[in-house]
Amino acid sequence: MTLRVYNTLSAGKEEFIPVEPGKVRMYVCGVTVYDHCHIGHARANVVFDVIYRYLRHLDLEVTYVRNYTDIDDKIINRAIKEGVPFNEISERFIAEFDRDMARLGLELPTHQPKATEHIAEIIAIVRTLVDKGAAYQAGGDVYFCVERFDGYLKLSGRNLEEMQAGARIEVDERKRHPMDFALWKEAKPGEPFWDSPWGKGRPGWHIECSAMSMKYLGETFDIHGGGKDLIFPHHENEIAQSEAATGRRFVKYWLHNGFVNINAEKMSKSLGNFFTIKEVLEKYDSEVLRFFLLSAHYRSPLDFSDQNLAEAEAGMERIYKALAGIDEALAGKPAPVGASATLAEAEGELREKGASFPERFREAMDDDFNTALALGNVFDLVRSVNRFLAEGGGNKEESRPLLAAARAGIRELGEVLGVFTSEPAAYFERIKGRKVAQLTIAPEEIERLIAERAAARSARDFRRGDEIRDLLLAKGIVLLDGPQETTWKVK
RNA sequence: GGCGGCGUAGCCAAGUGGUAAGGCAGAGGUCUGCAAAACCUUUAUUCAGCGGUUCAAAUCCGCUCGCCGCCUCCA
Repeated sequence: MTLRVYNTLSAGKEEFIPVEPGKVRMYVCGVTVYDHCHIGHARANVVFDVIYRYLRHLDLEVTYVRNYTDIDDKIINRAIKEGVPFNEISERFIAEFDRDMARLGLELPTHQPKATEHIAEIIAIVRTLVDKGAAYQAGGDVYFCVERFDGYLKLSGRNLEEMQAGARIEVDERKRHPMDFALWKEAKPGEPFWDSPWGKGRPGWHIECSAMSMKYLGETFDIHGGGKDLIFPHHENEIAQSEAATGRRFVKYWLHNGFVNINAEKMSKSLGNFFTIKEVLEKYDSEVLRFFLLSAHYRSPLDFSDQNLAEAEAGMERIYKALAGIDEALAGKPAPVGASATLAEAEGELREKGASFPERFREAMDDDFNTALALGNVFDLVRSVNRFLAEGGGNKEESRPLLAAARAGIRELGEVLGVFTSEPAAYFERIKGRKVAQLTIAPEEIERLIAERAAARSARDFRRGDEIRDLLLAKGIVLLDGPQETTWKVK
């Protein structure tokens, strides 16, 4: 099976064939650094991080570029509001972005260029477009002439007439065509600026991505990604200006991720219905958030809610418990035996599931990065593992390769998706620690009560024992009676 | 108004022609002094509705209803 990807340009899945065999060049639109990132940004970045990892997993040599838009109206507006230079705003939020992405466990892209560090390249492209007659100067601005580019709107599947009919903004009368867009914007008094052949100004929004992507990846590259909301106008305009400048195909595969919704509505700054990554990570583990974001196909909408995150956490717990069980069995820890079905049957099932798992993982990922299916397969394998362990299979020396194979399969998947990468014990500690912080009872008090209960139980005073358990349960503590000792967890 | 997408069990979700993965929640059982966890069984004759094509449709076509997105900055 070969990798197939959904290409927005053709509106269908296509076999992925890199421009240069064995190598992949991909560019993903980063963020405009004027505020904290929300879960929608988290999704886009996690999704492309997984795509990046999977392509490398396929032994492709990947060059991954993700930019920072560090000059634009919103940054300038915030700078004016705070009375600071614009770059103080952009630098602050670049640092915030980097921190968020690191916490989400993202790999670093090969290059992370900033628009302001590529002004010369931007000016060069704009000059080329003007020279070719695809752009024109109007005062201190330079506009791209959409009528001079035949393929305009080929990505979003619209046409110019319809767009004008639905236009909701006032048209600048200096534009030759209402849809013409700015490549270069004249600086207003007090705004940051760079010198250019057209006077002091700054780049328009779209041109920076053309300049940076082509600088690091060449005039034609494989993958260009971003959120669905970038299809029009951003990516459409990138295609127009890039292809008009080079005369070549700009991008082979356009990939777009779906939105994160709140109550079925798009999470966005303008609607104000967003949660920042920072806020969510205060309540949930970053691995849980990643798992949640990958639990639906990347092109589908994903509804963000407390219940959905809690379910993701419950699912993660199930998987980590199974991993812990495997590790204990492999370490030779004897497991209790107690079963209804036969061990041989469970062993056969585990052998089959474990053997087919890597292949099923590849098939899922090869089908347009179907992480939801891949994670479903993990649960399937986990059930076989649990069953096998529950039947006492972990006690058999000769059955260890089966468990090791399952462990290896999940580890392989985990490395690509960036989940299940912790030691199970470390994961449970993290989750517990986070919850303990919210308790109204001190851990020392819990331990004291557990000791009292142990004494009561050994005296067969179950009544007092149950009393203590109920008391702790009321405070959100669940007691787990093991063969040797009683441990606890937060409900 | 134009263009596009979605509607699968109580909830989340995979499945784009071959007879409904998986998770969460729920119910019953095994285990346990009682619990928890784990395991077993169980929960959609059916995929928004109505027609059509086909030996066969959740999957293709048409219509209807509902929801959402883009058309303005947006991941």
